[in-house]
Amino acid sequence: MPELAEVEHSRKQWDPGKNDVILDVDVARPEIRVFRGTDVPTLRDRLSGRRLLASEARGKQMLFQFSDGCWLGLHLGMSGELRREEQADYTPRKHDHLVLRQQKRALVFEDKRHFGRVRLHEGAEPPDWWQKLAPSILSKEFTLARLTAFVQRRRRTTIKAVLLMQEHFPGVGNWMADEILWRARIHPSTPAGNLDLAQTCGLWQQVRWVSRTAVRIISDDWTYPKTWLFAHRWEAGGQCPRCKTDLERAAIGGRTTCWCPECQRKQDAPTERATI
DNA sequence: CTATTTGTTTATCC
DNA sequence: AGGATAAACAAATA
Repeated sequence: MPELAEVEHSRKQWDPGKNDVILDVDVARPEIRVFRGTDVPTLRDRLSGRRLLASEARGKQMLFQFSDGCWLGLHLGMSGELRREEQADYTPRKHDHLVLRQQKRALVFEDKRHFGRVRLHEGAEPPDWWQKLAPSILSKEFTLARLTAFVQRRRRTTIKAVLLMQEHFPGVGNWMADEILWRARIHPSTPAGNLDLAQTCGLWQQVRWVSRTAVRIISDDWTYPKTWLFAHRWEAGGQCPRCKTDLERAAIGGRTTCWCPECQRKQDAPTERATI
């Protein structure tokens, strides 16, 4: 279930391993997709003997820093998660693809569907791909002006698909996009260029609100409140938590999308742009 | 057996 | 050239 808040939650699971040495690295199936582009023998060799120093999540990406200029990049894909097992002799399960063993625990990367990614970087600085990631939605750089410009550039694309673009909305995934649009009362199939100023401003506020609140909620609760669309989007006969209208579902932007037909009315295109 | 899945990359078309 | 869209990837679940 890894979107912004779930990724941050996964990252924290390895925190108790900070400052401890990696004694051994288990990879049961080096050939699987999660290791694409990474040489597994090298990965095992470099991580072994290193201490875990720090970690950070940016959107759906995570970066773990180890001693002596060694970095581990992780992406959870559709079904990945990080866990901590408190026995040093933990026996890995079927989809535990990477297990970092420390004296008192094992740090585990699990991914049932193999869409995640593991990568190694060596150097004094973080890897290039990390430095190029878009600014966080919760940072000062995530301004209404930048959002407006991005939305205008993607004006022919449905707003649902635009919200899934990691180059501007890092961490937003399928359920977050639906939650944001439901709160901003925008129909998911609206072409991005059709949003008026008030809607764009509302979108900007809700993107930030959902991101901030999801991270806070998941750090202690793990469940989202019944007042969220999230709690109803997969229920059979699910209803809008605001107005109790039956929710609708359809593929929009290539993904199953859930919305309230009452709160999120389909709107006509703006009457006209400038004459030719 | 078929359809579905909380993500990204690649190919293809426009 | 750049943007939009569909397919591909893999495995579990219903």
